[in-house]
Parts: sequence; C-alpha cells; structure tokens
Amino acid sequence: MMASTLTWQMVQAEALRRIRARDWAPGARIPDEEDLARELGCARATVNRALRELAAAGLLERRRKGGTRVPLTPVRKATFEIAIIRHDIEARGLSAGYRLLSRHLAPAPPEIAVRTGNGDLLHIRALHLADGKPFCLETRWIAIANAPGVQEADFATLSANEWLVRNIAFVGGEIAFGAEAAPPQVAALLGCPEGSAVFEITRETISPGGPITSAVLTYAPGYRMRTLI
Amino acid sequence: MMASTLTWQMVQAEALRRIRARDWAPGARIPDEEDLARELGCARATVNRALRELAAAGLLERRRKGGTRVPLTPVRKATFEIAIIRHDIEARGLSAGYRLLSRHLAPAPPEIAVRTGNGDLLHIRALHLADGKPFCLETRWIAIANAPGVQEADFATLSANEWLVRNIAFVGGEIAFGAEAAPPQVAALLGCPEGSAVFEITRETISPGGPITSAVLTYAPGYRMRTLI
DNA sequence: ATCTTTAATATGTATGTACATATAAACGTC
DNA sequence: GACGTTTATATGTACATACATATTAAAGAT
Repeated sequence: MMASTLTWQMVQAEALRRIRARDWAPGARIPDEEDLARELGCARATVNRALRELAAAGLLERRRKGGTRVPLTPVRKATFEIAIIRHDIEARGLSAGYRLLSRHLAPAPPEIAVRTGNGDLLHIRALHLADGKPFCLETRWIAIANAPGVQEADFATLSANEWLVRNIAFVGGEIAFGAEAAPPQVAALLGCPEGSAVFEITRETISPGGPITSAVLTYAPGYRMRTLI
Repeated sequence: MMASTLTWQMVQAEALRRIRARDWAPGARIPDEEDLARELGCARATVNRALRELAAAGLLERRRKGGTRVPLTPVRKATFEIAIIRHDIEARGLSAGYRLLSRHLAPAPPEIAVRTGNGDLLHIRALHLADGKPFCLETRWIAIANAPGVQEADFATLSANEWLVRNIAFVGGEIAFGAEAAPPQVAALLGCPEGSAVFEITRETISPGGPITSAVLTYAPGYRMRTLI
C-alpha cells in the first residue's frame, strides 16, 4: 500500500482516538461519512468500513438517516473462543489427558427431554485431565436421531466434545456460565472436597435437524476463563 | 434491492448451507472468490464480504494464496455484552437497587499495585440489588491519577461501575470468570451461607494514560451468565 | 393541533477496476 | 536432497459510482 492512501484501519484508529479524546463527545453526533471521507482524504467506503466495525464493537451507534453518534454508555463486547477442551488444556501449556467414565443409552430424563425431545439419548460421562490431574468433568446427553454415526463412536479415546465438533455441523445454541457447589460424586471425580465452588459451563446445541446435545462441563476448582477486551 | 441481485447475506447463507451440508467438506479447499462470484452471479467483493465474516466467526479459514478452507475443528466464538450491572439487572426484568458500602483512599496493597502502579487508590465497595435482594458485590480499586474527576464523585447514588463507563474512556483490559467459595464477609453481604459457590468476574481495565481500575464482581448464588451462539 | 403523506438524507451495499500483500509452488543452486 | 530465490496466485483492500433502504423532518390534509 502506498503511504499516501489511508487504510480503513487508519481511519478506524483516528476515529477511536477522537472518541477517546472526547473530540467526539458521548451522546453527540459525529460528521457523516461523506464529510469524514473528504476531510481525511479517502473514499466513503473506507470510512464506512472503519465505522461499521466500531459500531459492531459497541463504540458507536449508527442509524440510517439518523447518522452516527457516540453512545452515552457504551456496551462493550467480549469474545470468547469455544475451543474443544483438549485445546483449552494445551493452550495453558499442560498435557491433555482423557478418560471415558461411562457411556450408555437411556431414555431422556424429564429435565433433558424438554430440550431434546423424547426418544433414546446417549449419556456420556468423561473426565478431561491436565498434566494427569482432573481438569474438567464432561456430562453429556446426545440425541441419537440428530447425530448420525454417534452410535458407532465409542468415545474411549476421542472425547464426545471433540467428536461432535468434528462430525456434526451445528447451527446454534445457548451457552451459560455459573458457579456451583460440587456434589459428592463430582467432587470425588474432580479430586476436590465435597461442596467446593466449581465453575460450570452449560451448553445446548442444535443442528438443522433438531437438538443435538446438552452438556455440562464442570471444571476443577481454580479454573478461570479469561479474555482480553 | 432488486430481486435479481445477490446480497452478501445471501451469499453467506449459501456458503453456510454448503458447509453444513458437507458440500464443502471439513479440511477441503473451497472455490476461490472469483469462481464463486461467477458461479453465483455477483461481484467478487460481495463474496469477499460474505466469506470474510464467516472466517471471523471461525467457520472458515482464509489465507492469501492459500485459499479458503473449512476447518477440521472449527473454533466457534461466543460474544458477551459487558453491560453495566444496572442494565444487566433490568434486562432480567428485575428492579435495580444500589447501596454504597464504603469509599476511602488507601495506599495500593501489593497484589493490586502490581497492576495499577504505586500511588493512592480509591477503594470502593458497593452492593447491587435486584428486587431488593443482594445481586452483586462490587469491590474496586481506582487509580486516581488515571481517572480525572473521580475524587469529586461520591458514588452514593451512581455506582462506580456506571460512573467509569460513562466518564472514562478505556482502551482495553482483561476480564476473567471463575467460581469461588464466599468468604464470611462476602457471604454476609450477599445474604448467603459462608462458603457458598459464587460466580466471580474480575476486570482490569486500562486507559491511554495507564491502568484505571481493578474490579471484582461477586454475584449471589444462582447467577448465570448466558449467551446465544 | 393532530394525523397522514411526502420528500430529504445518512447509512447500507453491489459493482468493476486496480493494485497490495502474503505465501504456496516452482525453480535453480549447491 | 536440502537450501534460498523467484514467480504465480488468492485474498485484502481502495476507489468511484450507483442505487437501496430506513428514518427523520417537512409538507400537506383533516
């Protein structure tokens, strides 16, 4: 790129500078794209992309005809990667291990059937290890009808978490975080005192054909999920 | 828009369909932008935008000269809104309350000074209420030097959380989630048994001038943070 | 004065062209 | 065969233009 042409990143950086310097005050309307393009010396499309991405990050609010303004109380967004557990462990510099605890067909218990529909489900329980120590307990229900090939997978070496990510396309779902007191059985598996505060991730995912899986990931005490904003 | 022209959203939807249908197999390379544009009957720029956004979401991998391929193990991303606590409470359909517990200047304790540098800090402790019941305990250190005007704010009615979002531009920081056992004092304030599992969010934010604030948000038992993916 | 309709306007996006840039692949050298 | 070097190529992006669309503001009707 020639030094004389502005990239959209440069325009974005300048816009960010003006927001932070309160050159563009909270609540106030900023110049429209055409004016900015003329002032900075670039095409409107370049300004558009710069501002569009800032709006997506919550740093600007844009409306057709209404123009662009700096929000009074910006709602910033944080992004987390939903990595497979093995990668999460390896990213922490630990060696990942895995042990299948149980695998069996079962009729859907009521609290799960609400989400997966009736019919037989595959119930899986597995322990993920980091440097040989318990890291995360995976408890999962899989709707067989919507996960073709799942009955042939034995999950002895490849976790259900990883098998599903690789083999079943999913369209969406819900993920939730919370804290729970470890019940006796969970505490025994994670190697922590009963009642310990454990971090829990609950995921419900659906495919084009319907619900695929409902999973609870219970992490050993001390686990933290972090991201930069 | 005329019915005959394809929008980038349509191109994206078609690409998604092909990924899910395994028309484009995991690990395989997909046609390049020019071919796709010709096949679908739109401009390359339209295809570019559609695929670029899919790559940002983790559903494709793109490299110059290397082309675009479907990842074997897609790393999906989840986005959370970092709303101010009051808005979080209101979004749950509850009425938000607030009580300042303490506010005083103090030298930086060692574990905080590492991040904020030395010098006096403002220490704040406040309780956020939902329908009159304890919802979240906010414990915060603010670097006075980097938060101009903070000494004039008394935080009796407006929480530090909200005051900072409104008045201090921040450039970035770190946010982490975890589970902890509530210490006696925290348990008393949140109205739960000592040792209860509580959800904790830790935030460190920095401004252009340096660190602004280090905050710990401790939520009453039962709190869940959720998002759609 | 109030409601409805119309026009004005800022953002949203599609297009063709041109060039920038990273990098995989081909090539040549030792 | 192992190595650095060149070349080809797919994505990345800037630009000018044209039109689409949502929404506000003005004009008009009741």
